[in-house]
Amino acid sequence: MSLKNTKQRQMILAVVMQSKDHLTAEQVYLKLQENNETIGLATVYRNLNMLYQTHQINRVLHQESGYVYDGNTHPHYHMVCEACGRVLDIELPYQEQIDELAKQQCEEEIHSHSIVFNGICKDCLAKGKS
Amino acid sequence: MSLKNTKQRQMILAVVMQSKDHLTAEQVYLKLQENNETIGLATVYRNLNMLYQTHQINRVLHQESGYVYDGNTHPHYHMVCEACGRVLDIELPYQEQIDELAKQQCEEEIHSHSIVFNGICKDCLAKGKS
DNA sequence: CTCGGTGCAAACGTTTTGCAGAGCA
DNA sequence: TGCTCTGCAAAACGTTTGCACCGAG
Repeated sequence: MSLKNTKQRQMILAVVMQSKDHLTAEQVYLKLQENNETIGLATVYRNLNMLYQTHQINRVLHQESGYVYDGNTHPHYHMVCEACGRVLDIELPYQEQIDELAKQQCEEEIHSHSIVFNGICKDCLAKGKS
Repeated sequence: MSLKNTKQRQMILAVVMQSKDHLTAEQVYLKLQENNETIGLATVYRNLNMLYQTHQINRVLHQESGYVYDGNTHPHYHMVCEACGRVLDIELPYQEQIDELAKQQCEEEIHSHSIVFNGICKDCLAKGKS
């Protein structure tokens, strides 16, 4: 089950790593087409799944767009802009005390948490969409 | 645009409010069928959307099942069981200081946040699935 | 040469929509 | 009576899968 280092996989990983935004599978596919790469949409999905499962990229479930992918793999939180729908990274250290609080109040076993902030992003603020 | 108080809407709201679990639209539809109600699946979707938008019910996006609906509308957090996939309520007070932390570190406007915990629920712990 | 990867198209599950008829206000 | 809501079926959407061929190791 040794993984092969195909050109397509390299290109897909490169697109996710280089983008400052969080991209959907479709957006990754379109960026590859812009670069004159002919990669099937199914291949994009298969590789994004694989890269996620091997922890090479990060993934966030987004209310409107389905999954969005993130080249930033170190622990951090996310924010969704209520005006444009964009997903941004929030570079806050992992808040362990939240897991402690949850453990104290429930009978379940808590392993981790994720936080999604809602608000208005810098760009939309500048456009006066608040 | 005044809303009408139909029998179907009452039944759908009642099912969500009475359930201790978080139900998908499909599950709400099936519960209604068990009660010998003949309500179309599209009607269930339309009403769940409407009840959510008017803040009469709560909604969580779930990795495996799509949207799940929650009769508990007061602010609280959720946990997803890594073994059975179930969504549970975590009755922790709203952690305002997390919004403050985020505001200090980014240039965006933060309105609120939601937290999803990952772990193993009581029932699965009892079954030794940890 | 072998076995994983690719591209395409078809299938999938969930959610939305178009439309004619039903029923609340 | 108005206009919203309903039920059905069809469409839409993002994602996955089957299959034959391709190509990296």
